[in-house]
Amino acid sequence: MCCIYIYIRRRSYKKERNIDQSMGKGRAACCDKSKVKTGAWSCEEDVRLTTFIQKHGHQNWRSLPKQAGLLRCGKSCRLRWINYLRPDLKRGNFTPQEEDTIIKLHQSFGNKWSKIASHLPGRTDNEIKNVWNTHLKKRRLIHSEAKLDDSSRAYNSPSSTSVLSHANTIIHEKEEAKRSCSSSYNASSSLSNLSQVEVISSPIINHVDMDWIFQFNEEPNNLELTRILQDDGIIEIPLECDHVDIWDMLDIMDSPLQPGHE
DNA sequence: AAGTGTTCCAACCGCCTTTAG
DNA sequence: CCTAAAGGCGGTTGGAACACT
Repeated sequence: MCCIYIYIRRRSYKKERNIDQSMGKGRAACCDKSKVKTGAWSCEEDVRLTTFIQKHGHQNWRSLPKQAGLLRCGKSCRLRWINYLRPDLKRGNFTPQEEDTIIKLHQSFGNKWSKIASHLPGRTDNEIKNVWNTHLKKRRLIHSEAKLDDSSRAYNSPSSTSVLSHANTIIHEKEEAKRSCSSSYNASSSLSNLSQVEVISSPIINHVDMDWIFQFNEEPNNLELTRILQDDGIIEIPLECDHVDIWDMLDIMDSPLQPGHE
């Protein structure tokens, strides 16, 4: 039997409960968005920021934009400096050695990008996060698949279908379904969060912070979904899309946990 | 050459942690 | 010790660049 475990992160409590942040509850915005510039930085802004920091340093990011004559939020200035303007930054593509280091560090730290970045001088957490999400994640998947193929051969498994190629098929099918309802699909729908659904190669649970766990079991001509209840509790699946999406699928295929499922 | 789809990354958002008063 | 402000971090996204038809 091939199993695909899908770990779904619950959205943050405040988002989930729609807690109002503007009425004195929660935090106020860091700055008045209507009075600051957003979007790409111009050369002139870069020069202003660099010159100011080289002269005066950056003791207080909040007051810095005003002092430097920039119409930017302090956070935005900090980010621009750290991720782009800092003189000690390395430019250019990641070397294979750097990529290997990232993969190794990710195994021990997980998505702690700043921790990983601290081991790679001249690289930023944002940069590492991007390179992970765009290249290394895929590469790791391919490696896992190759490993699984090897091990399935070694065990002389009756099923030659690898877990991951099956996972890829399902992901592909879901992408197709997503496209088919794309006319009404929007970026905030739950479907768009397919990227948040992480399919891992091993049934061993190594992501302790996952909230919900679903398991797809491959049966001949049938894809059965078993929901595993984590805390002996009832899970509410937020249905945010009226069309065929993963939540609908989960809802339709929902069944009590059946004993004996691997 | 034009239209469409995909990839990539800089920047933003919002939450959590740290720090100062 | 408490509170609010600031800093730091990780997830997400908009849009430019590139690839494909």
